[in-house]
Amino acid sequence: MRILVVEDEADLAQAVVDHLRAAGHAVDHASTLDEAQAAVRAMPYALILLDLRLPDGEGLALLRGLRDRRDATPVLIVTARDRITERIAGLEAGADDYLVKPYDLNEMLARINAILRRADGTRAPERRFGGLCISPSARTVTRDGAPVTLTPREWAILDRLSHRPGQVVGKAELEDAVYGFGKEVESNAIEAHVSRLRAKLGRRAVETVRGFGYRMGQG
Amino acid sequence: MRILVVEDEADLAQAVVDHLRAAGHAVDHASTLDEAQAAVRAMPYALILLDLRLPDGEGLALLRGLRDRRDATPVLIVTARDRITERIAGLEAGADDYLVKPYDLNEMLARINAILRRADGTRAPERRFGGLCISPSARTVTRDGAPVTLTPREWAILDRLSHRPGQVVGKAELEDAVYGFGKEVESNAIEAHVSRLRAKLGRRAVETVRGFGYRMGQG
DNA sequence: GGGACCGGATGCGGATCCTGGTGGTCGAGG
DNA sequence: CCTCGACCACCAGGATCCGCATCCGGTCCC
Repeated sequence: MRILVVEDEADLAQAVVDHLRAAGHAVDHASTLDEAQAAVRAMPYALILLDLRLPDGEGLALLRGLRDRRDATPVLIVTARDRITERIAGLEAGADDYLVKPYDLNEMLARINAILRRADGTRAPERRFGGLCISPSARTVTRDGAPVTLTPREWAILDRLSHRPGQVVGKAELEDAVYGFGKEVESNAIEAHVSRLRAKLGRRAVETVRGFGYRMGQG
Repeated sequence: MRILVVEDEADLAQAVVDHLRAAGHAVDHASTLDEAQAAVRAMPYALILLDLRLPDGEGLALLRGLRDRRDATPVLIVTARDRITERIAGLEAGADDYLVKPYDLNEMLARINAILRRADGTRAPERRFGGLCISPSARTVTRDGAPVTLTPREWAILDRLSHRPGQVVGKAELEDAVYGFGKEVESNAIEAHVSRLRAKLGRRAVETVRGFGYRMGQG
């Protein structure tokens, strides 16, 4: 598993990298935000360990950039002990977990392994629904062979719906998928996106379950 | 959703309980390991918030007991910041997530909601009654293999009835299940919905117990 | 500055729900 | 066995709620 460690303190970074390598991972190291941005563009990582305080900017920018591109690479953020709001912001921006400095290397490894296991289980090669073909890894959708371009939000919703074929997905759960945890949105944003999705994928691609949510595929 | 909060610090426990109740959950509180053990034996919980340091023992014992009994109730453990090995042990013992003291109540709520939604989809034993098959996770019902579509109220009633096969469920209890608690409806709304249910599921799906309520399955 | 995207607002159409009424069923007591 | 009262099933109409499509202003990135 290839892991990117974004950390500016040299000593800590070295220790982390060594520890991860000892555990059998392929590890790259970036000590600035710029380096990290370049690295994630150059190569897909199985996981990113991200310190939020960097000499040339906020680590959150990297995370947001990923998620805006619907890149679901697992991210484990690292914050200082007293930065609670930063931590929450990180989780809301799509981080998978966080570590509080200073952290124990074994705990770090345990958390990383847990996240990798989780991600591995959910990694499905390709999902088909009638004429639709959804490939999560490539983040592409084709309809009867023709490619369909989706916006980030649209993709997030489709991804969540297609993840459990035949099962009804509540609107609250979809909001979690599109926005961060805990965000309360009082609007019909989800409905609007579903409407747009249907316009692109065909009216019958997504089934409405009145009073509950939505569903893909015959249950 | 019924939640058990296991926490011995009175002030913190009160704050947590209040916050969860404000979010619409039914909350029980245990301040010792003994109380907690008794509670989980007495009643099924949707989630347990478990402080690992308790006056009369380790919270981990409770978690291990659950998992030994193949009880998959989601558990969110709470540890002190410096108790790293304890945290790891908790995750390995089958905890679903952890919080580090002191934690932000909104973060707690966000994580709890995420876990509950995740568990709701996966922990889904389907229930069978003759030709009927009810699967709560997919929110679907099939009758002799054919899918049946239910409205929200109908589903709420069927869900409640099928929870306790063979037992009579009072009409007042059904009203609580369909509407919020305390809402009094002076009508035969429940009877009307049961009537519709019977039309969809077969006349004998729901049995009337005159003067008390309704029952599913063999009494 | 332009375009894409997002999310809030609005009005419509339809599914769903409550309610009242009517007729049927049950059970106890005479 | 019959009567009576209580309870229940089912139907139909109007009121309500929900989801859909669409428009529009704001924002971010190019």
